[in-house]
Amino acid sequence: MQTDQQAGQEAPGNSPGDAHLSARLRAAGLKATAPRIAVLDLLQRGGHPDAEGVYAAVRERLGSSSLQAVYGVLAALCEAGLAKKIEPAGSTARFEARTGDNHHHLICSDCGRIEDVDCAVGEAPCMSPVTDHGFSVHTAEVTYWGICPDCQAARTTG
Amino acid sequence: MQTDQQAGQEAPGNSPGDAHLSARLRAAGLKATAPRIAVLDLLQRGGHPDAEGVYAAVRERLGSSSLQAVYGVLAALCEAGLAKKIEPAGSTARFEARTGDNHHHLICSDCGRIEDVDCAVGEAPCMSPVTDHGFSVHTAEVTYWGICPDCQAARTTG
DNA sequence: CTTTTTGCAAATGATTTGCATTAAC
DNA sequence: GTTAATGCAAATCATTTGCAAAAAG
Repeated sequence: MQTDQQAGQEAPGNSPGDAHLSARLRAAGLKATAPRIAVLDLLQRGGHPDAEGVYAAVRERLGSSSLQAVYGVLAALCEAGLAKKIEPAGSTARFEARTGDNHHHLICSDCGRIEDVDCAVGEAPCMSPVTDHGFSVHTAEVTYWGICPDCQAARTTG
Repeated sequence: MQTDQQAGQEAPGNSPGDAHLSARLRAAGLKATAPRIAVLDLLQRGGHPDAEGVYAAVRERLGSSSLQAVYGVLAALCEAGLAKKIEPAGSTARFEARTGDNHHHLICSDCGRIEDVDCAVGEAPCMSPVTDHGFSVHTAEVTYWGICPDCQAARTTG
């Protein structure tokens, strides 16, 4: 049997810096698998990729995977609270790693680009609706729609 | 040729009070057809039905129709500014007739029930994001998620 | 009479599900 | 060794598209 490198061994395709990610996964009650580490690492870098985009990145990093597996990984991460699903009207679901803080999104109506935006007011801004209709409100989600700089330029130019 | 009732004749299944709706449709540049009148009338009554719900109502009123036609009617009404499409995360698209006023929505996480909510602050509340990332923002959409009274009761009881 | 709409069938595309194989613990 | 996760194929579901027949203006 091979005894070298038995401690802290990482799944193939992943780097030693991923030990931290493995720990986070285990802490969340999830097994630290290569696809999960790859997805979590990608999301940690910021951005708001969709399943297809995550799949592309995972595939590039690990060599192989499947889109369905990526959906599974994303669902697991979301359920564990390590990722959050964003579902902008009229486009595919996007995913992000920033959870816990109640931040909002600025989305380009043209290209779908998403940027994070902190709450306008210090604390949750529109957190309490004028009328609550008897609902017990647990979340307030603000989505700003606009045209990103690139698309503005494209409009002027084109 | 039949000369009786030539003026203001309504499509079958619709009532005389629909003259107003026909006028609104024509004013918006749309032909006043029975399915459109039925859909517009339903939406005018308030509520936030999905395509399936609209289809059921149209079918009950006109006797026949098709779900695809309803999708077409809804698309036409939205494009003409007579209706608005709401796409809550994790559920099918809903439609409403209240357009123009920048109101928001309160959605039940359990049953999907939707209530209208006016802007928290007088004018558009969270209209200007803290950081606009160079975007030209044209819309701010606020969605409050909560549990409606009925579902709260169901939770306590169940 | 000309153009738009309807109604139907078939297509699309994102996401989910079922199951045997494989990897984590 | 057990249990959970992956990878693949097939299924699902809301929504869109293409086209001939029907209705509106």
